[in-house]
Amino acid sequence: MSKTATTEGTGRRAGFDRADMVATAIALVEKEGPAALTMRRLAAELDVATPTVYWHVGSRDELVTEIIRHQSERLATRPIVGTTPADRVMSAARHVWDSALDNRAITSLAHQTGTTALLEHPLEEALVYELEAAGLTGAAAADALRAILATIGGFLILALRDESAIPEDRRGPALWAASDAPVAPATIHALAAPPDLPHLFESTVRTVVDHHVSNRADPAKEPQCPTSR
Amino acid sequence: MSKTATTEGTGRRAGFDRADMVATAIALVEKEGPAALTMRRLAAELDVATPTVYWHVGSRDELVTEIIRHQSERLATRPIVGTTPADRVMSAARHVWDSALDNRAITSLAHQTGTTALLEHPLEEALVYELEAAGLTGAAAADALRAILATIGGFLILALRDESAIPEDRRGPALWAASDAPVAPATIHALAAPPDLPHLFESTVRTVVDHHVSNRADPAKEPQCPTSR
DNA sequence: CGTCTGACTAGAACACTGTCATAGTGTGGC
DNA sequence: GCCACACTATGACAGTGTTCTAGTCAGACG
Repeated sequence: MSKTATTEGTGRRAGFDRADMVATAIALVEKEGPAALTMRRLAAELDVATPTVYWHVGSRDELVTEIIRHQSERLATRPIVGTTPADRVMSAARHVWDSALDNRAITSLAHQTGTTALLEHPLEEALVYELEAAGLTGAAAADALRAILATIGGFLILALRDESAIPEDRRGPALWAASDAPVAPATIHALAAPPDLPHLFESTVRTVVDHHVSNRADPAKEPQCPTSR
Repeated sequence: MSKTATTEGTGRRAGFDRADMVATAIALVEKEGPAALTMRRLAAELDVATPTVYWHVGSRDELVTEIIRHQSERLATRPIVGTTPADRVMSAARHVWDSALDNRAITSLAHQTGTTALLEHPLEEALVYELEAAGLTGAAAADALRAILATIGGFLILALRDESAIPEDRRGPALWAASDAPVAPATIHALAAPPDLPHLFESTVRTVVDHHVSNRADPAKEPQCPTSR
């Protein structure tokens, strides 16, 4: 650690700056999980006393916000593929899912602190861009975006949950194995096994996407699945 | 407060049991939110010292589990309405949503401690029962249940989030208002307004339900929304 | 009646957490 | 040489979950 002081301009003392705090915090979270992000722990990682971190960064909340903001810029660009509008929307949706799984720790941190919207905003911009390219604007685009994001979020809380932190008898499969509900044995058996989340994500989000954007490439289209109202 | 001890007047032996701890804890959480559930706070509520709570209840984790288990039994029975299988599945899904909104505090507590599956299990049983009545068994029923639950969960994290705890500039609407993405003004405007979650929940979950269970009440009805694959 | 056992309770403490007030240090500019 | 400012350390406060120790009580047994 201990980057040598730059002493450029007003860089007086053997100097860390705000960016160093954020970078070290990100590394710490990625290496040991969100729970390891403690002000004292971060200070120790930088070989510095606790108030130094506060001097640079203000508070834990500000630090987390900065981490998320910084990470948000990192995951900006992933190429969107597909020829039909629905395929391209689906591709953008998959980016949200993939980048959350690629950065589990930081995504969990954002979730705990209620900054998910901040973290995923660039990916959401790409998503809403594709939605507009698919012909949706205004409230229709907003509704589609939110429905898709909510669905992704639902799968993410399942995928990001640390199952090992939950006692075995409190987990879903065990509950179904012990359940005496009037349910077919084959169903119980299927419920007692861990789910295939990626596959389920794909088909469910696809369904929601298709519900909002008609998936034909040329404009000679009629509504094939009327919305309920 | 302070249920009079079995032997009154002495003041040494308070005469509480495990059930009293759980009941008081539930009342506390419902009145002041999950964050108020502190071992010391609960002890104070019972007019007792902290270790007494531990003697009865083991640990905070055990206490929470007991709370969830107790609450789980409470919300067991809500009548399922509807004539078509899809309507009945939808009704069961709405019960999960409604009961979570009716008990925001405890649902949040369950979410934070990873015991959501435990809390909602009876409602999930009703849901899977209706799925089987709609003709799904085994892996098909399990997939449908999980897809529906994930979707509900996604909307719940939006509906249960305490927006007031998040600084205004970190919230979704503000981000869109300040965004310079290549997006139509009408869309930006729609995104800057708070969403109508109940309506969005209804239409999205309905879509997922329809994707899994064919919604024909009698066989003389053609599929009106073919699934994409 | 006395004594003993087991159910229960209180006080104080440990190791943490985020946060801050105080009291310094070193370094560049004058 | 000296000053002001940027930065850092020490130590503390209030809060958390948890546990050790030392009891006090109610009732069973002799």
